[in-house]
Amino acid sequence: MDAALKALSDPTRREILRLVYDAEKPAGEIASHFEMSRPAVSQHLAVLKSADLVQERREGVRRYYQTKVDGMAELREFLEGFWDERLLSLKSVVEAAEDDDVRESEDDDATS
Amino acid sequence: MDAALKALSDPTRREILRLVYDAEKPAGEIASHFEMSRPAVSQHLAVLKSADLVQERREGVRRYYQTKVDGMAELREFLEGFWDERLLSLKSVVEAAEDDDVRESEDDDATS
DNA sequence: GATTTATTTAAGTTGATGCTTACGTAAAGA
DNA sequence: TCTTTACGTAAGCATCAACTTAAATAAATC
Repeated sequence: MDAALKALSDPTRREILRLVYDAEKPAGEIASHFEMSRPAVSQHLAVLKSADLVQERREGVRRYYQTKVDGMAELREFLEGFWDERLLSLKSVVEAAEDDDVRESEDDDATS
Repeated sequence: MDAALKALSDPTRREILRLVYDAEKPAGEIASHFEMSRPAVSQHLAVLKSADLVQERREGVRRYYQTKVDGMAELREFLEGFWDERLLSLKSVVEAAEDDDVRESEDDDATS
């Protein structure tokens, strides 16, 4: 999860994700969209892959990459949870008790 | 925006954001939640501030920090846009039952 | 004005990132 | 089998990031 967020924080990688969002593309075609060297793009792809944000399919000499829906969804979920955590922390006393990290929240009004 | 995503990609900073989500806290109190040195936390706060994710209020010798709603909203909107940018607007695999509505359009056709 | 308190800034270290060029590998074809 | 094509991996380098300890600042207190 941490890896996914870190992967996403690089503009080149976000651009790659956009490029292969709806259709897989071979590494060469992806690389051709950038100024940087092909190995550089290859390394970005490796980062995205290990963050589970893209999947790779090998066909002959080519490797096709595509944004991985599962990984993206998971990241998205995490963030959705993160935005709402403030509200949740008021609700779930059970989980708060489980957490030894004692945080004091004064009365808050829910600003969305 | 880039700065905000990068700021968010660090777990310590995410924890800080959680800590000051609904109530402002002085730097010292924030720092006391972590094992690392005060200056380290102070530096994290600086990163969050320059990413516009927290705001600082000085009162006497203390500096109170709080999650900045505007900055967070902006980041959130950016990401919401990012998920939907292409046609990938899948909900989650985790909560797949909730949303079954997957739209597919193949206007783009490189390989399928 | 000197001291204490809360906090940042400075300086330095270590490890991670993002690039480059050079080399390695594996499929496909001559 | 030799070469070409598509791509990754290795090595090296410069810069950045996350820490540390020591010094600086600035309000409050004496």
